[in-house]
Amino acid sequence: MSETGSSHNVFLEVFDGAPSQQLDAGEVLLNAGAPADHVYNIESGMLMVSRTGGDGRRQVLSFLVRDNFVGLTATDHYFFTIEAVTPSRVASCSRRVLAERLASDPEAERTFINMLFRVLEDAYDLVYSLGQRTAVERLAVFLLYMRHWQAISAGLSDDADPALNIVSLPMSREDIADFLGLKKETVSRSFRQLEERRLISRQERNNVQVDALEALRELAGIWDFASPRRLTVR
Amino acid sequence: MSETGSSHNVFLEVFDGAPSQQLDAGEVLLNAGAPADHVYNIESGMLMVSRTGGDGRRQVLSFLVRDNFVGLTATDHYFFTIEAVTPSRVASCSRRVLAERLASDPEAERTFINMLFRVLEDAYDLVYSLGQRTAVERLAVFLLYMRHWQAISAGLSDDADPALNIVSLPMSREDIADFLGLKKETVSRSFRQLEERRLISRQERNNVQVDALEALRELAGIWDFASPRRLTVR
DNA sequence: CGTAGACTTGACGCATGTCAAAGTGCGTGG
DNA sequence: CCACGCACTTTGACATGCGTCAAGTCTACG
Repeated sequence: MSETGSSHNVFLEVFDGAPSQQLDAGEVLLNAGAPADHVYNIESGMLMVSRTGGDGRRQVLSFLVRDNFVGLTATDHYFFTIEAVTPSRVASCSRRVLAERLASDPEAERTFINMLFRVLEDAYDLVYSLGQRTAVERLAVFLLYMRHWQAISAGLSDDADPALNIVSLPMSREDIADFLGLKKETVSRSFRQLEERRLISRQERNNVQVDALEALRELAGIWDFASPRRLTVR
Repeated sequence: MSETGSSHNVFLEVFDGAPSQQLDAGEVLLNAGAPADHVYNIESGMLMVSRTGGDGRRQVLSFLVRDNFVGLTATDHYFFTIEAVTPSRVASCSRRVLAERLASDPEAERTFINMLFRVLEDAYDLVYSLGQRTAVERLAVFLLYMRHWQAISAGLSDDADPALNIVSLPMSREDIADFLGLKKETVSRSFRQLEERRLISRQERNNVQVDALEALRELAGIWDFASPRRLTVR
């Protein structure tokens, strides 16, 4: 339940030899309301899952990177939209094939259930942020969250490596805002506030350098992300 | 995926003959941080699941009634606290027993996975509310949500029955506030606003009558709750 | 260079939070 | 049975954080 190493993910074998497709930045993988017939595994890039209300308000539910599963639902139709943030590659697998695999392989099923729990814990983290934290705090949590993902992608332990302190943010300010329940202007101002407090410094638009990791964690109220968000087993 | 009738829930059979305990209103069933060794099924009453930050800010994650499962996590320790809102009765089952049951009964496992998906969808509903809706809208959604639960508890179809329009709210204003990401004063004012707009009227402290269901749905942006939150199969 | 889109900054307004006081219901003990 | 006290809720006056709207700046790309 806590390895971040190079172990193989049994249950992802459903994607072995599965067809994969390339997505351009901004390209939509699937739209809310479409029949939910496939699930996907991210091979590279970053995807964004979001939900838009009848009046156009949009809530981003998650940003996902390599080795994450997307398109999961028990409903007949997707209730979210998935689009690529950066150019991405995803492997697809029909729900039927996944269901058969889960039915026939108890270990795969256990891994699947564990993954669902992690997704659920992520959702509750977001609930806590949106319900209880201020704008700057939410941004601090978000930066740590992105940094954490980068660490896992790079196969590095979460801490200490200075290379991890350059956090890349490929999504737009508006995407961040819609994830954090804020407006893009507030996101901008919160970045500046973190900069003025000397917790971060900005280099390019889509890069932030973390200058004071401990202080950032203090502000966010987070010292470690409990579970690896990667789908590994054993 | 949409029956609300009296069908039997296969997977709850793990609780057949399981020991059950009575909880007083306000009594804590389990605390965040304790070893996560049991899961529970609610037989009667209402429980509240919450998460409290190091600085005391509390986010209520859900209110749950009869036939709901609580205490589920993949982590070794609970990361939430569960307490009784009203006097309640819960049946308990060790995680080991549940795991064995799931391992040996594919249908139970499928039902379990479906239930996890519903919990996840609920969490995302809450994310949308907290991130995108105003105070009054959140309260409107909350009232519809409570009404929906009552309907299911009573075995009635969601709509039309006038008895359903008396919505009972056994939790405190502060509990509602912590669920909706607001302060209790704001909850009070939002109730008054709904009353002034003639969408509801208040009788006792813990009861609200819905006078204009359609208008309330319009305000909330919700016309039906997609999935029954009850753990039924078939 | 020049234009377009994304981001930042500033001035201002409003929704929600904060703090304090008054109202309401309820249980306890006289 | 009444009176008191306590906890919860409501209401009011005021503060503030975030949203809105509108300039302004930056960068990429033609």
